[in-house]
Amino acid sequence: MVTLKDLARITGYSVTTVSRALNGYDDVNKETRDIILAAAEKLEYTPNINAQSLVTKRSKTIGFLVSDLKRESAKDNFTFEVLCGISEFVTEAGYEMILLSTSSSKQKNKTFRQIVSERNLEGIIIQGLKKEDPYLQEAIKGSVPTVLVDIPIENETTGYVTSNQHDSVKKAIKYLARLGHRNIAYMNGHKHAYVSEIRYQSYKEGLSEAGLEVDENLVCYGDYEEEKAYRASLDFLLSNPEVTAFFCASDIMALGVLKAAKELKLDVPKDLSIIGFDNILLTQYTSPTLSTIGQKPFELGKRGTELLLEIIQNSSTQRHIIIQNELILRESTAQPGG
Amino acid sequence: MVTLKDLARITGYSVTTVSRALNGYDDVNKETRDIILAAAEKLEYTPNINAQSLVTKRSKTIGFLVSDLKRESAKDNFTFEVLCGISEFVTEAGYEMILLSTSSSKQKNKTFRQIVSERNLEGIIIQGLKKEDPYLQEAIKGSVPTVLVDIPIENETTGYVTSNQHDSVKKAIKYLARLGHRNIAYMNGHKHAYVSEIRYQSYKEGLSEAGLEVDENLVCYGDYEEEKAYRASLDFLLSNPEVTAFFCASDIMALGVLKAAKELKLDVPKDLSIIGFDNILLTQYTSPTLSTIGQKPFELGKRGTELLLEIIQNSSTQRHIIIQNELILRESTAQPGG
DNA sequence: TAGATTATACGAAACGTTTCGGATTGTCAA
DNA sequence: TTGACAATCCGAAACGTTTCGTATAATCTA
Repeated sequence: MVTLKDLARITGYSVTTVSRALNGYDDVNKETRDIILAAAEKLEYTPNINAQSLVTKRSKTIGFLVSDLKRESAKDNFTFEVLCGISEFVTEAGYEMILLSTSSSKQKNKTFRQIVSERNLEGIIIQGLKKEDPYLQEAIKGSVPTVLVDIPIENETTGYVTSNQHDSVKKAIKYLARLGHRNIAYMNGHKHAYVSEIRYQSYKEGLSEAGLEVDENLVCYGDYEEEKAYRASLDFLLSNPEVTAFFCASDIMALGVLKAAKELKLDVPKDLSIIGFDNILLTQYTSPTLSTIGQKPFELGKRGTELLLEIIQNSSTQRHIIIQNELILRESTAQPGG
Repeated sequence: MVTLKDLARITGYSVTTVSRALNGYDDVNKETRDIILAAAEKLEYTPNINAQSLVTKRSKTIGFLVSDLKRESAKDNFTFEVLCGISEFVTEAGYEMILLSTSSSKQKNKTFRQIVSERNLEGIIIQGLKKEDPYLQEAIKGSVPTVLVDIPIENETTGYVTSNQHDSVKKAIKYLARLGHRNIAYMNGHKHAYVSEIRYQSYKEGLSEAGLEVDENLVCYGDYEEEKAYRASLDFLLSNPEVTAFFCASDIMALGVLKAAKELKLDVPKDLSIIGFDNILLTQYTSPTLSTIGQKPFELGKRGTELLLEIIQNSSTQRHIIIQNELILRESTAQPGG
C-alpha cells in the first residue's frame, strides 16, 4: 500500500504539502503539484478512506439497511431492484454502499446508533423494516441522515421515497368500478408493513369515490404469500359468489387468487377480474396475463440515494420524493360477465 | 460517538487498560474489567472499525465485485441470490460486505489494487466479470484473497466456488439420449462468459458418451436473451426439422425456444423437448412447465464467503468448492413423438 | 530601504484504535 | 531481609490522513 508518506519521501516534499497538492489547495506551487501528481499516478496512490474518515468524519459510505435478507428473500426482486438503483447513484457520487441485513432479534444486540458509528456511515437507506422495529424508531428520532423507502415519515434528518400508491390503488379500484364491478374484494398483506395499511385505505377510498359501499367482509389476508392467498381466496370465493373482482396488494398473492379461481372453475376475467401489485416478471407469463400496478423500484433506489446525499450535504429543499406508478392492464381484467 | 477515551475518563483508567479490558486480555483485574464493561454497556460503546482497521489492518470488510449492476440486471436474481448468501454468512462471521459494481470502462480509472486498499478490504468475491476484464487478471495475479464465482481458477490466494455444471449438463444430455433423442440442439450464450464454454464442452461430451455424434451445425447462439434465442431458434427449427430436443444454457433462452416452438405449432414436449438452465421461478409457471438444471446460487454465495474467510485466515485446506446442481424434470421433456 | 504582503512550504496535533515495553505494587521463597 | 516473580496498570508510538498555525523567502509598496 502506498501512502502519503511514501510520496513525501520520494518527491522530497512534506506529507502536508503532498496532501494539499493532491487535494487541490492553491498554496502549492504549480510545479511541485505536477511532480507530486505524477508520482501519485505512477505509484497508483489512492487515499485510504478509513484514515480519511477518521479525521474528516466523512466516510463516503452509506448503509442499506434491509430486514432479514435470507434465503427466501432472494425471490423478492423489489429489494434487489432498489439495491441496483442505490448502487448506480452511489457510485456516480463517489460513495460506496454497505449492505446491512438485520432481523428483529438482532436489533437487541446492537443499537442503530452503534451500527452507524462503528463504520462512520454518513447516512442510511432503510427498506422493509417492520413498523414496530426499534431501528426504525431510532432512525427517525436520531440525527443520522436517513431515507425511508415506502414509509412516509419526514423530519430534519429523515426523508422518504415512495410511489404514489394511494392514487394508483384508487385508480385501479375506480377502473374496476367503471367496468361495472360492484363487489370488489381486497386481498391484503400482513399488518407489519406500512404499505398494507396504505393500500387498504386507498382501496376503501377508491370504493367510496366510485360510489360503492365498503364492506369489511370483502377483505382477505394473504400475508404476501401465494399459498396463503390461495387458501384464503378459495374459501372466500366459495362463500362470496357475488364478488366479481379481486384487488391484491401484491402480484404474488394475485397468483394465489388466480390459482384458486382456476380450481373453482371460474373464468378469469369473465367470472373474476384480478389486479395485482408490483408488476413482477411472472405477470407477463401467466395465463391469462395479469393486470397489475407497476412500481419502479430501481427509481426508488436511485432517487432515494439522491435524496439521502442531499440531506447529508444539507442541500436539500424537500424531504420526500414520489415516483409515479402505472396501472398496467393485461388480460385478467374485463367487464363482469365478460 | 463514545470513544475509548470517554470510557477512560469516566472509569478513571487509562485508554490502554480500557482497550485491553474490552479485548479480553488477562492482565487486567477482574474487578476493573467489570467496571469497564459496565461503563461500555451503559454508554453503548462500540469500537470504531475504521480506526481499528488502521492499526490492525483488519477491516472486517469484504467486497462483492459484480459487473455492471444496472437497471436491467435487476431481473437477474442469480446475482441477488448469491448476494443473499454472502450476506448471511458474512454477518454470522462479524464481517460486513460492501457492494462494488464495476464496468469494463471503469476498470481503467482505478486499479483493482486501489479499490482494495482504499477501504482496506480483506478479501473480494467476484461474480460475473468478463473473461478479459482487467480486474479479473489483477485479482488472480495479486495477493488479495479472492473467491471467484463460476470461474475455475485457483492459486495461493485465489479460490473459486461453482456448481458441477459439467456433470449436470452431461447428465441432462444423456437423459435426453436415453429418452430416444438423436438430434439434440444446443442454445449457447455469448462467449464472454466462462460458463458458456463449460456448458458447451459438457454438451459435446454428453453426446459422445451417449454414443451420439457432435454436429457443430446444431449449435445456436442466444446471448442469454429471450428475444435473441427466440429468433435464432425460429430459423433453426425450420431448417432442422430432425431436431427433437433443445438444451439451452439458460432458462431465459429456453423461454425463447419455447415461444418459437409454439409459433411453429410444435408441441412441447411431443415434437420438441426443452431443457433449460438455472431453475428460475418462471419455469414453474410456463405451460408446459420447463425441465431445467437447478443451481443453488444462495449456496454459492454462502459457501464462497466461507471459503474466502478461510483464505483470509489462512485456515483453508482446499481452494475450491463444488455445489451439486440438480436436474429438475418437468413437463417439457418426453420421448420423441410423445 | 523599511515594512508589508504574497507565495510556498512544513511541523505538529488530531482522529480512535492497538500494542510494545516498561513501571508499580504486592507476595513469596530462600 | 532480599531478590524474584506475578499481577495489574499505563505511556507512548503507530496506523494514514487532514488542517491549523507558522516559518521562510521573495516581491511589492511607500
